[in-house]
Amino acid sequence: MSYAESIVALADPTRRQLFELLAAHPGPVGALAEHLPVSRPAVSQHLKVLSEAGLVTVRAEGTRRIYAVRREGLAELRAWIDGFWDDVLAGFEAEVLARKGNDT
Amino acid sequence: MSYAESIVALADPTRRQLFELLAAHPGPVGALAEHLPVSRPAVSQHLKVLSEAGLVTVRAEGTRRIYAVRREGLAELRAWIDGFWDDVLAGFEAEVLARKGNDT
DNA sequence: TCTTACCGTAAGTCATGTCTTACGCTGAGT
DNA sequence: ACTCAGCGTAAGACATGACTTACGGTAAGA
Repeated sequence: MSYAESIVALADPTRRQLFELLAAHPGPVGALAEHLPVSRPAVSQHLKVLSEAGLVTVRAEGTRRIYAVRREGLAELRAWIDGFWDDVLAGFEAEVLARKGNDT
Repeated sequence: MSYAESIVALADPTRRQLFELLAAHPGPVGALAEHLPVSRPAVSQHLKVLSEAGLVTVRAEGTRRIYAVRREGLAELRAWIDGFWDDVLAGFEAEVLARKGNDT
């Protein structure tokens, strides 16, 4: 739901791999687990984290749960980084101006 | 040095706070520690992680070590996320086309 | 209804990461 | 030379997180 949860979620390698799989195409838990080096329950747990971070969505299809990436979640993370980027540039500019003023 | 280290580095709240401080203006370790809820050695350790991730740079000034953000590091992280974003859009497009073809 | 596929959760283990205190090194000033 | 400020690192405590196996619950098919 927030950029903080998103970045924590994507910090884990397995979860990143899982997210990449979902970026390619949505799918049920079992199919996803086949392409990952961990057990199916582990995948479920990772999906829970990704879901709570707002990075994926679920859709029930019979007894299957089809997971897919939630683009708004990734957009939020992008926006946060871009804001950070702006801060860095502003800080850099301030440093330059200060140096010019003091004439170090 | 890689996006993976960067995202892991910024996943920690204290380290994010530290990085935000540096985004505002560079400074020595002690000064940074005063604005953080942890001890000075802890700040040193966090700075090491940020440094190894390529997110900050160091400059010696007497016995002081002036840390500053490394813009290329943040740019790398941005690039990774943007690439991810493109993948997601491509995946979405593929899904749409597949749905159109199969006419689900 | 009975079975089976599919999945989430609980419980417990084990590794990893974050913090603290203690210590040692280096450069500046007296 | 001596002292002190400023850091980095080592060592150890502690919490957190990622994984496994075991279990229970739900929907589809025979």
